Amino acid sequence: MARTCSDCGVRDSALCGTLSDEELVGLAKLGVQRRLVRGDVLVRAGDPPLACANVQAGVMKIASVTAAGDEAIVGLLYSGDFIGGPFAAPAEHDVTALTDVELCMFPRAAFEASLADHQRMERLLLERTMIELARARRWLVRIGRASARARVAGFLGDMGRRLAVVNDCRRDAAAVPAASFELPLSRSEIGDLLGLTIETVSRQLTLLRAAGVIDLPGGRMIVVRDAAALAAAADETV
Amino acid sequence: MARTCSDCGVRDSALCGTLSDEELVGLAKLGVQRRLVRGDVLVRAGDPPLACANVQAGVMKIASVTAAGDEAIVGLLYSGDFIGGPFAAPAEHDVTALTDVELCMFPRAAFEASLADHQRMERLLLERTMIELARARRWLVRIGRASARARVAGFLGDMGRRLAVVNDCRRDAAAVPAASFELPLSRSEIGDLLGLTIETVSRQLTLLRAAGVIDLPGGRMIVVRDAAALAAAADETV
DNA sequence: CGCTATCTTGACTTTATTCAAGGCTTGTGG
DNA sequence: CCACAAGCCTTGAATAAAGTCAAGATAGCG
Repeated sequence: MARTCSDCGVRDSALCGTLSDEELVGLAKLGVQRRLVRGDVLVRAGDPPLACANVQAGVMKIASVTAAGDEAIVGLLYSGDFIGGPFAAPAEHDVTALTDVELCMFPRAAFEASLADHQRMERLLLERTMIELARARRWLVRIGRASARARVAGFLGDMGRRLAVVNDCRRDAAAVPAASFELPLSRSEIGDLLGLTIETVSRQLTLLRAAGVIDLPGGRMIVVRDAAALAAAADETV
Repeated sequence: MARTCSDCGVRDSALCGTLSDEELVGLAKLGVQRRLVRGDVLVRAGDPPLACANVQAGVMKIASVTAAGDEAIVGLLYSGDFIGGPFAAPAEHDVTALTDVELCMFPRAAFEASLADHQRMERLLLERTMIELARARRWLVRIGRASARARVAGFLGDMGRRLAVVNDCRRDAAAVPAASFELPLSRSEIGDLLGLTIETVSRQLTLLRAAGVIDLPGGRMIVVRDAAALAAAADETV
C-alpha cells in the first residue's frame, strides 16, 4: 500500500504519492544519500543555494544569527521536509542537524531537469512550500502574542505530535501527541526557537511539572501526563 | 520595456516576466476584476479556498483571531502579491483590505487548467510562495527577539520600502525608503502585527519622534527624517 | 458644533530578563 | 572505581520591559 522509494526513502504519502512508478525511479536516480550527526551544518547563511534536499530521518533547525549575536530559530525540519528549492536565493539561514540525520540530496542541474519533466513534482514542491508557510504563520501567532507558558506548552504539544508521526509522512495529522518523547533541542535552543531565555524555558517546564501537566524524568525526556491541560495551556494568553 | 497585462494589471517583472505573450493573453482572459474598500473582507477563516487572486493595488492584511479574542496579523499583501493557490486547504486566516484594493481573481477551474497548461505559471507561483515564506521567517525573527522599539522601527522601514515601490513589482528591492508615506494601518493594527499593545506602539512612535528619527505630522503620516537611525533602531536588541 | 474614533500620556502592575549561585550529568584520567 | 571538570539545567533575587488601567487630547464626521 504505502510505497517507499528504496533509494531515497521518500514515502508514498510524502513525495511519491502523486508520482508514478517510473517517475519514482527517475527521482531515486537523482538522489544522493548523505548522513549528518548532531551539530553538522548543512547550509550556512550566505552559501550559494543548494538545489534541494529531503530529510528522511532526524530533525534539523533553520536558524539565523541576530544583530545582537544570539541565535533565532525560525523553523524545524522533520522527516519528509524539503530544504532549498529551484529558485532559492543565497541562503538566509543556517540549517543544522539537531539529531543524527539522513538526507537525500538532489544536485541542482538534475533536479531542475526533473522538475521540468515531471510537473507533478513541481506541484508537490509548491504544496510543501505552502504548508511550510502556513506553519511559519502559526508560529508567528504563537511567538507574537502568547505568554511564556503558552509558548512552551504549545512547543511541547507540537513536538509530541511531530515525533509521534516521525515515520509517517502525513505530518501534522496525528490526533494524539506521543505520551513521552525526547526533545531534540537543548533548553538554550528551545529559548532561541520560542524567543525566550533559557531560564524562562526552564522555569515554565518546572511549573508545568508542578501543575501535573508533564513529567521531566531527566535528560531531555518529556512525559505528557495531561494532554488536554497541555493543549489548554498552549491557548492561554496570560 | 516593462509589459503590463492590460486586463489584470500584472506587470512584467511580477507575474508576466516569465510568461510569453500568448500565455499572458490566456491569463488575462481568466481574470475577473474586483474592487474592495477599506475594511472589506475577501476571505474569512474557514471559508472554502478561493482559487487564486492577485493584488493589483492597495494593501491587505492576513490575520486570525487568537484564543484570547484579539487579532494577530501574520502578513501583509501589497500589489503583485498572490492570495490562495491551487491546493489551499480551507483558509486559516481572514484576508481584509486595509486600503481600497484592486484585485484580479482567477476562478478555480480555469486557474487550475491554466496551471496545467503553463508550467511557467506554476513555477512562478512556487517562487512567490517561497518569497512569502522567507518574509514570514524574517518577521518571525523580528517578533520573537526584538524590543518594542526595534519592532516599530523595523516595521516603519519595511513599510517605507514597500510603499516606495508600490507600483514597481520588484518589491523588497528599493535601496532608499520613501521619505514620507501614509500608514495603511491604525495603531491598533500595528500592535496586532507586531505583537504589541496599542499604547506601546504609540509610545515608541513618540520616542522615535523625540529622538529626531521620524516626524508625525498628523493622521497616519510618517516622515522619515533619519533613515540610517531608523535602520539602526530596527537592529537594536534593547 | 458636538459626537465618536483614535491616539497619546501617565501611574502602576505584571511579566520576563538579567545576574548570580548552586546542582545534576556525563565523560575523562588517575 | 572514584574524583574532577565541563556543560547543561534549575533556582533565587533584583531589574527592566511591556502590559494594564485610566484619563485626556486630537481628529474626523454627521
